[in-house]
Amino acid sequence: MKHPHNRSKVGIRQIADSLSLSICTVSRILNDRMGGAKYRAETVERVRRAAAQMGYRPDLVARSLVSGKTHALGLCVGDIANPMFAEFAAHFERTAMQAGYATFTCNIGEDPETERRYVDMLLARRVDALILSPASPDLSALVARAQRRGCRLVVFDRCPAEAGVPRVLVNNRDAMRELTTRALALGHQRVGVIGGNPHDAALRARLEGVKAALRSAGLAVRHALLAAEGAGSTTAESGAEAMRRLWSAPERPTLVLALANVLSIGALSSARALGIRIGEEFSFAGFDDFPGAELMTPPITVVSQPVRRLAEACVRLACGATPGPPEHVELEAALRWRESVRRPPPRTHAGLQ
Amino acid sequence: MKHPHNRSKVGIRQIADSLSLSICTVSRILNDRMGGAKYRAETVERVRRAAAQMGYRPDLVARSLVSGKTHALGLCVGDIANPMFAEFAAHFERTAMQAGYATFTCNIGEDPETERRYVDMLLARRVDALILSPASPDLSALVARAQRRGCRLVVFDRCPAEAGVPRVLVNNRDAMRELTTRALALGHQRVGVIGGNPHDAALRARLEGVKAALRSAGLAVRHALLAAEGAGSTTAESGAEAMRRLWSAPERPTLVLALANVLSIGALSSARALGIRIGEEFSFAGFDDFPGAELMTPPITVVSQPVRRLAEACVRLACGATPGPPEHVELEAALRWRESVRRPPPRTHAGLQ
DNA sequence: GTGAAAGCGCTAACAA
DNA sequence: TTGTTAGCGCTTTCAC
Repeated sequence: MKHPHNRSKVGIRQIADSLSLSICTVSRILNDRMGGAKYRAETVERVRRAAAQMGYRPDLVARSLVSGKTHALGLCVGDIANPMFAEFAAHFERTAMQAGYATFTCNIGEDPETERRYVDMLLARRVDALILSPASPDLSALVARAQRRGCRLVVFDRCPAEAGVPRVLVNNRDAMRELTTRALALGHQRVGVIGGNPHDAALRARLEGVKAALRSAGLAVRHALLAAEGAGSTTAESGAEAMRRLWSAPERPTLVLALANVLSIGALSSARALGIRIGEEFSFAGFDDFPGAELMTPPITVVSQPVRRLAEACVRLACGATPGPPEHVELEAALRWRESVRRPPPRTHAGLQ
Repeated sequence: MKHPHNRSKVGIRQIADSLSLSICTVSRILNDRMGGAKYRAETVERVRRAAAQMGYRPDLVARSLVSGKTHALGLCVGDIANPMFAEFAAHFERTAMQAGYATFTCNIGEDPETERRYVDMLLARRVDALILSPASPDLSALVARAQRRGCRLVVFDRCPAEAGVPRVLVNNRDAMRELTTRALALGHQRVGVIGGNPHDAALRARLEGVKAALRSAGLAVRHALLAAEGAGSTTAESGAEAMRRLWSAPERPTLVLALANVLSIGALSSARALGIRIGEEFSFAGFDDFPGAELMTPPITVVSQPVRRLAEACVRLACGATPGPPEHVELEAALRWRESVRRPPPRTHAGLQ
């Protein structure tokens, strides 16, 4: 009598009606989770068949309303167009999907106000967890709001240490220190650092690593370290500008370190524009790999984060069981030594300026 | 047993209670859309103040259930780790957010079955629209399902022409033809093409462009065109492999064209591994720009898509008003002529093999 | 001007 | 074994 391809939607109700059963029976059977009830195999079969035939799909919105869980995650990254974040997001999304979660991917930029708006939106949508690389240095307000809505929180990449919030990151300081130490061993005395947003905890840790290496090498930080502060924002333009400044300074660096990949890209494009030969006139290395780094002439030395494992850790902390206190994950970044760091050039044009 | 006052959640109900008003009054006032009702300015004020003070945020899940609209979009791209898609996704998400929509970003890969699962999930979540660069060559099943759920559909990038579905893409064929023509004018006679997934309509159109250019230049396609078919998938590995094959063939190409950026990256890394000098031993150009293309030695010539405008068009078609028949958008890709395409080398080692 | 009440599609506690 | 019923938090007729 009833035909499935009516224009009316097929819900649990339609199935129940067409079978003269109650919606509750249908719900329990289709969810395989009958609350202490055994249905006749025949009934089960009838329901299953009808559902399949009518092309029934549960309405996740309705389900969320009652269950209180959306099985959705809010991922907030600085900028998805950054290759590092893009790769992270890709792994994150796939892992989340495998665990049965959908992902809202959001681009925060570096503006705390934008971040606030996104977080509000995601909270209003009742995501089960919020995973973000925070733009604002102070998490407390964020934490409070998430907590109040019963939403889990995980921070990654740049993580102001905040009690109670699981962190996922790499050993920024140590990795950068290792890179610098190894470069310094080649004989560099003046190193230019290209930093970005000075409020970024990750960038700060990396800078600390550089300083530590300088000290270990017996160099005075205030003499050996040039232009530690960048133009203030972590963008390619800022990196380009910093590189230009470094090169027009009275004392040029023989080693330039960029603290993030977008800064590297900007710096390298400046270098090209200025006609400076990398590896010969100055050595260069950066934090975070990027596509094509290996294809440059010479290939660029970088510190590379285990992006995939970071992403997986985030998903796990966001969706997995939470036994004890908040768990922190710190993974090791790997040094990818390529050819852009060499001995400093002889100081033939020392007084050249 | 559910306790009504279980959680100290602030909902429309709590506000109403605390003010001894009805939830309906509160709802109407907070939504600024009172169905033909004028409330006392004082009441309005009281409600607004209470809402603000109690930190009320509407529950979007509940609202969606009744309104039937989620104000969420499902964006399915091949792979967000591809710089082109990453940039697209970034613009898309931002534009959507400005229009009041949240975005589920999904990585389909090139597997139709994965695509089906994602689409199902998004449909079950009742996204208002689905925007995808389809992996499956046949859209009809997809269209049918989306339609049945009252979900809008927009396809982009690789678009099998399907009646009734708005498309957003670039003039792949013409752009590739222009690039090839210009390169051919330099004197190339043997061009190697690195293709990817042969079912990808965009890649096919690009290949058509190459062929058209060859014909226009008076070259016989079957002699001048080498290895038109790639390894079958649009990946860097596949591009690398294709480059190796091209170079080990008896007749080497003097011009190599990659039909997608990941293929370019693969090809270039092969070239480097083989020690082939780009621009000197052979000319190279690719479709889709990528970060660092400009920084290579020499900088790589590419066809670049107006990614931002493509993304904006997708959002508009997905969320905007739909007056007449499905609208198609075709934008112009730009040729970024850099230095990797030059005159072919003199055939000194013509018989060298 | 304001409120009561009927759902949106689904789950689950409580009968029968 | 199966059904009844009460919500989830919000919007929206229609009545007062």
